[in-house]
Amino acid sequence: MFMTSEGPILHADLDAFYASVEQRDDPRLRGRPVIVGGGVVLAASYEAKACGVRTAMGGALARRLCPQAVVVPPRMSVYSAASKAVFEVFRDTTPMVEGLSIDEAFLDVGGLLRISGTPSRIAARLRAEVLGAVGLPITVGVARTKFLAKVASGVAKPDGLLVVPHDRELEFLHPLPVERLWGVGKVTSAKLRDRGIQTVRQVAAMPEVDLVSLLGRGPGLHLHALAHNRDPRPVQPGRRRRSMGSQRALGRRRRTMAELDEILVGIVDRLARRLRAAKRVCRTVVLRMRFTDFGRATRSRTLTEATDHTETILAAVRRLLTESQSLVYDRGLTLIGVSLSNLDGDGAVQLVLPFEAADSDALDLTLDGVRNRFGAGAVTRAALLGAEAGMEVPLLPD
DNA sequence: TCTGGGGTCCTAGGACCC
DNA sequence: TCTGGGGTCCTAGGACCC
Repeated sequence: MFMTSEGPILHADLDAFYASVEQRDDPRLRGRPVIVGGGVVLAASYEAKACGVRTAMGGALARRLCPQAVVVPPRMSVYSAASKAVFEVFRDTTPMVEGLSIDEAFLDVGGLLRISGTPSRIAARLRAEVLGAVGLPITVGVARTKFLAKVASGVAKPDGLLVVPHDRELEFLHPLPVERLWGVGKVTSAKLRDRGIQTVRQVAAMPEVDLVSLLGRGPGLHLHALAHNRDPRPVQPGRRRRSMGSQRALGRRRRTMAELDEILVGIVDRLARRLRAAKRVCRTVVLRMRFTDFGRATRSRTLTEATDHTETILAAVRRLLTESQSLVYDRGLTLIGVSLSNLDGDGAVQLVLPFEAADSDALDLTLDGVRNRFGAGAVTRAALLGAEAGMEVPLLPD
C-alpha cells in the first residue's frame, strides 16, 4: 500500500541554522552578528546578514562588511545532532516527513487535519515544539503544494509562519520576483531578465514553447508549470540519498601526485566508512576536480559490481587520477574530491507497509510477496527499516 | 571578493542491442 | 545491400540548492 499525499504541505526551514546553534549554545553571541566558518561563510546570523554578509561569501569580504561580527569555526557534529533532534520533532508531528537537507523538510499534514486542527495551528505548534525541545527558531510555510510551501517559508523567514490559502495562491505567487522560485538561480534569472521578465506573473504570461527555447526543455517545462502553480510532486518520506561524496580544497600550491594520492586515500577511507555505516554499496566512482580558473571536470568509472570495499574504490579512484594527470598539471588543481553514486536501490520502488511493530509474521508474508514480485534484492531496505524498528526481520544472504 | 563542502536533477552524445 | 526506430547504459558537463 502506498501512502499518498493529501496536502496541505508544510515546509519547515531552520533559520541561519549553524549560526543559530552557536547563538543557542553561547549566550554571549545572542543578538550579535555571528559568522560560522573562516575561509568562506558557511552561515551568518540575521544580525550579520543585516550588514550584507551572505552564505558562501569569502571570509575576507564578510569581515570587512561586518567588522564587529564574531567569527566561529564550524562544529559539524553539533549541527548534525541538532538536526536529528529537530527531525524527531517533525516525525512526532507526522510520519510523512521528507528531508531536503540538514535544516529543512516537507511535512504532509493532510492526514492530521481532523485530529490536530487547521494547518496554521499545526504549523504554529511545530514551531513552538522545535523551539522548546531543541532551542532553535524555525520558519514554516504552508500551502497546497511543496513548491508553494517552500516559496512561502522563503518569504516568511526569519522566525515566521506563512499560510497560503487555497483561493489566494496566484495572488501570492504572481507578484514575486522570479528569483523567489525554487530552481531559478543566477543563470536562469539573468536569461529571464534579459528578456525583461522580472516577476512570476510575467513568466506565467510566456508561452511554454518560448520558455523551452530560452531555458531548455527540462527547465522550461518545469518553470512554466511552477509559474502556473502546477506542482504534483508528493511528499516522499522514504527518500534515500543517491550519491555520497567528499572533497578538499587544496589552495593554489602545486601538489605532487604522491600528495594527491595521500589526500585521496583519506577521502576514500572516510567515504567507504560512511557507505558501510549506511549499509549501502556504490557502483560508480567519480573523481571531481576544480582548477585555478574555477573550471571543473569530472572523470568517472562504473564498476561491474557494486561495492563498499575501500581498496576497490581506491583502486578505481587511482586509475581516474592517473588518467587525469595532464589535466591536473595543465590547468592547476585547486580542489579534489570523490563522489560515489549509483548507490544500491537507486531508483527502486519503495513500499511503505502499514504494520504494527509487533506483527512480524504478517510482515514476513508480505516481504515474501515483495521478493516474488520484485526479486530477492528488493527486500534489503525493508529489512533494514524493520531492524531499525526493533523487529526481527530475516536478512537475505547476499 | 575570490570563493567550502555537501548534495539534486537534467541533457547530450556515443556505444550497444533488438 | 541498405536501411529504421526504439531502448538502455555510460560518461561528461551544467544549473541549482543549502
